[in-house]
Amino acid sequence: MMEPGDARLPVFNNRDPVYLQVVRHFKVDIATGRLKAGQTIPSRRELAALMNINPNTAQKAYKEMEDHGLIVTEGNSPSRVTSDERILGAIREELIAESVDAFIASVRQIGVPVDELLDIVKRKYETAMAGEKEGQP
Amino acid sequence: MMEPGDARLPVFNNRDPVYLQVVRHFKVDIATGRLKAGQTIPSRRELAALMNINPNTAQKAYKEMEDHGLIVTEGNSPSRVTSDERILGAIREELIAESVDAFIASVRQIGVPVDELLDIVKRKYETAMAGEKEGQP
Amino acid sequence: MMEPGDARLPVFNNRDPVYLQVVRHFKVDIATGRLKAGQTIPSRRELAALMNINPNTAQKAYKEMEDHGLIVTEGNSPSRVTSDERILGAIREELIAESVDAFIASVRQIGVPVDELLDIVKRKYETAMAGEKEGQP
Amino acid sequence: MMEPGDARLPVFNNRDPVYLQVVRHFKVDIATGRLKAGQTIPSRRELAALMNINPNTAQKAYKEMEDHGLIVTEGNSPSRVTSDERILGAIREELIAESVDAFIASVRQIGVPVDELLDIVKRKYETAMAGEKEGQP
DNA sequence: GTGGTCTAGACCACC
DNA sequence: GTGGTCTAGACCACC
Repeated sequence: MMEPGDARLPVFNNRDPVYLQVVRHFKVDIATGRLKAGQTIPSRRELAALMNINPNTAQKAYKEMEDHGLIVTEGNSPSRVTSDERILGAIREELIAESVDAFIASVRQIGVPVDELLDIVKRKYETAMAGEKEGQP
Repeated sequence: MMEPGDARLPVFNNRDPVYLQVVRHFKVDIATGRLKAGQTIPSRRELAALMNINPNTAQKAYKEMEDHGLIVTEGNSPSRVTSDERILGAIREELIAESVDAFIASVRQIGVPVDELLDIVKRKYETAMAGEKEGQP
Repeated sequence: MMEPGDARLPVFNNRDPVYLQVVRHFKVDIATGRLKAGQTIPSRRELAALMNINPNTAQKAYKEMEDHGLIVTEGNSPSRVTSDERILGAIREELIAESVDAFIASVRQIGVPVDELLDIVKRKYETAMAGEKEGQP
Repeated sequence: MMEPGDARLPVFNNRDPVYLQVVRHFKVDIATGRLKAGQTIPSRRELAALMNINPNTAQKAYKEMEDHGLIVTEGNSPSRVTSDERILGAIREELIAESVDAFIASVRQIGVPVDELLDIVKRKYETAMAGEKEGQP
């Protein structure tokens, strides 16, 4: 059963631990502005239900985000996205850097000339983002 | 113990099956011209020793490559890279496409503008390839 | 202990690898209509138990069938016979051609006249197929 | 190194023991008239050299043929093809029957209608025998 | 030495 | 339960 809101949820892959994929999910939401400074986020239990993961995994993800200053939790009130703009501002670049680094690690051995590589990325990326706006993201 | 010459050996990652990483290793060697049409490749046992994997895993990788026409094996003589230029020519583009597709899948959700993305890739890629020429890539 | 229903199980011969004999077994079942497009087939473990072979050998046979598009496997659901009618339609002719080619390879050196050969095949085949309908084929 | 006379030698397959393949080789020569009643055949050593097999294997093959009355050896004179016409006459049919039986065993499970099967055999056989007369047998 | 098959058994992720 | 990978180790034929 897919809930309406599930559409945006990350499709879990096999490599990274689930709790880190959850963290990444929040980072993406912050980087794209879907989640803003100070905004409340679901409780551990709610998130576990929403994402169909174990509450312990949700807890672990929130712990990770708290340790890195991404979210703050005061007493019994719901956790909130930090208001520290330095942290928030860094997330987007951090996400991009991660992806780019992994990408480069995988192509560097092939020795593709920069221009050719950029051409291919450009073409494929524009195709992908064009499709984004329509039906299947 | 890693010998000096081992630098080119694949550093196994955790995601893909080892036998497919071995296949990719050969594809990269072909794409870069280190392995040429008709050239012999190590025996299953040799490769297993070289890469420190089980002979069966080496066999599985070779079987995969044979099924895909990448290598040919006649009787008991050592396997060779195919001489089919159509197949060989496609490998490089296939490798690049794979990496680019994975990259785009990971960044598309962030919604980075094309130009910004290309700038970042360009800068990081050139840095990486510059470092390539010196000691440890 | 052979159960009654086991009659259809392949009697392994010594020449072909077991995993290919398993593949042939499935091809025959498809060619004769006992297995139809989209139908599920036993799990690797079940087949291994049924045919008294190692699960790895069953896996190897299924991999072979998957690589050749005979069966499809999605996630963890049981594998199914492909629904690609082009592939299915070719199996019967492929099986027949294989047998006929091997036959001809073995008789060609004897130099039997065509008519004589056809007579013998006809007589023996009809006898065999007649016996088929009764108890032990 | 291929000797001139090797061209007609059987290409060994993997299934049957070599000595039985040697026996079959002689049977084919008798069935086709290349070897006639009473004709002398090579010594064990000669045959071993000719066929590039172990002398013991040649000896085993001759023993087999002697046991079945195909050849006769008296004292130190070279072995000869038997002159027993009953035996000689049966060889051809025996060879054909073997091949046909194996063929039928492999196609019977597919349930091909007789006429279709005969058509295919006829067509392929005639093609094969036509090719026989030219270059590659 | 070469390629290749097979078994036994451990493991993994996903359900 | 499902599919899938990997290792260790025995074997086989051909050379």
